[in-house]
Amino acid sequence: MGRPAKFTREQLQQAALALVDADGLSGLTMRALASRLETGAMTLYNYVSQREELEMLVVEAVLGKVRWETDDRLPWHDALEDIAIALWRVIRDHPHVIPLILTRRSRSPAVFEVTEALLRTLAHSGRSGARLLVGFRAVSALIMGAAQAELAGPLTLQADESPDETIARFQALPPDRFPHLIEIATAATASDAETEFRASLSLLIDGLRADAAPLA
Amino acid sequence: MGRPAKFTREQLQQAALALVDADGLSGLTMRALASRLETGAMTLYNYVSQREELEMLVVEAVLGKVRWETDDRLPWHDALEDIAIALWRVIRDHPHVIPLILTRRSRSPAVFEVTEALLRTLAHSGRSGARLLVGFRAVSALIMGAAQAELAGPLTLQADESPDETIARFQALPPDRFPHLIEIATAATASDAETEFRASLSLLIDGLRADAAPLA
DNA sequence: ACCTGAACACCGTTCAAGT
DNA sequence: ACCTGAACACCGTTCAAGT
Repeated sequence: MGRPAKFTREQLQQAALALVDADGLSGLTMRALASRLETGAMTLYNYVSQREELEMLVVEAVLGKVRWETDDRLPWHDALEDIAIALWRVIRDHPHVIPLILTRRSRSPAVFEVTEALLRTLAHSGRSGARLLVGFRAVSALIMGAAQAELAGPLTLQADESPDETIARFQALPPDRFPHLIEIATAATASDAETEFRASLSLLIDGLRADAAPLA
Repeated sequence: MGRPAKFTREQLQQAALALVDADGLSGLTMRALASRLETGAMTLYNYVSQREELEMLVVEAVLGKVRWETDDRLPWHDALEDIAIALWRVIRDHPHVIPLILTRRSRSPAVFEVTEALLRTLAHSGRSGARLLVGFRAVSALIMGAAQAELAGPLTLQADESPDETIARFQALPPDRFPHLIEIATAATASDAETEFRASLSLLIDGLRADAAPLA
């Protein structure tokens, strides 16, 4: 038998998330994580086979934080809204991780469990099979797409820019060619991301309700 | 006056997109692009200031391919559907670029124009201001989220995996804990991405129609 | 079994020198 | 103005040797 392990995978996971939250995604290097754990870079390869595996761990650490109610007395659409907003909030709490959440596949039990909870709730609308699949596609696309907009949408303010500068940038566009773009850029300054997400989600849920089986 | 430029920004843009389409995202390095253009790596810095600018060019090259009808006799919801599907198809035609589309901001005139077209169509539903903003948020999130699912969703098949293996992987899950996950994984094999996207989009559009002003 | 330093094969980018 | 090689400061990862 060998010597006892110096770390656990969970320790790497937590340290990696802390590193990304603090220093951004570019701060997550094998060497930086190793030095945070006060060891050599090569030691990490006893726990993960590649840097990409580290990135999966970070994604799973974030998505694993989602908590939701499981109150079956709630109407399905209210329960669905709760899970979707819980997911969105957790993602938004870790803005530096968003690129990884969007691009890395995650397959941890925790992620499967939120997914199943969301599906279960959606199934209470009377959906199954292909219709359940489509409902799931729509809801999860809306959540992920909202996270994407947070990161790199047209209305997102740049790193080097104040909100006033963002709106000024849009108002500098030719108003005859981009009237609606200017209009929503203005509207965006009087709004906030969660309000907008909730309202978008409501639109989709209205569509889901209209198409639900009679039992809903 | 100096010597004439050896390339144009457009040439870099096209070469970069071709490189990514052919070799994947990891194939896009300053050195690889330079060698494709038969020049030294440093020459590229006469056209872009950073590698990231190259990535923006690639995103804009893809999104600039979107073409849409501008037939004002179409009902707004049909026109909206056309633009959304055109966008989705263009993104899907360049799967290797999806991570960049999700994570890089694009501000080219071409991207502004699709956005304005989408907004204009949505405005025909009677929306303006904050309601127009929310409608836009919802539609673009759905498109971007669908692209994300294509890249790294739970049902996406891995690089090293056949469709049969994907479904087998889900069917190996404990059926008492993940019944709905298993159900949609099965449904997904009998479906295809465009059908699912169109159906998700219809759900959202139904929600938008229900909430539209009377003039729609 | 797990740990780890040295070394290798890459990167993006700065610098300085060219025309 | 634009071009470009050399060099620098990073990376992730292989290898080989340790306990």
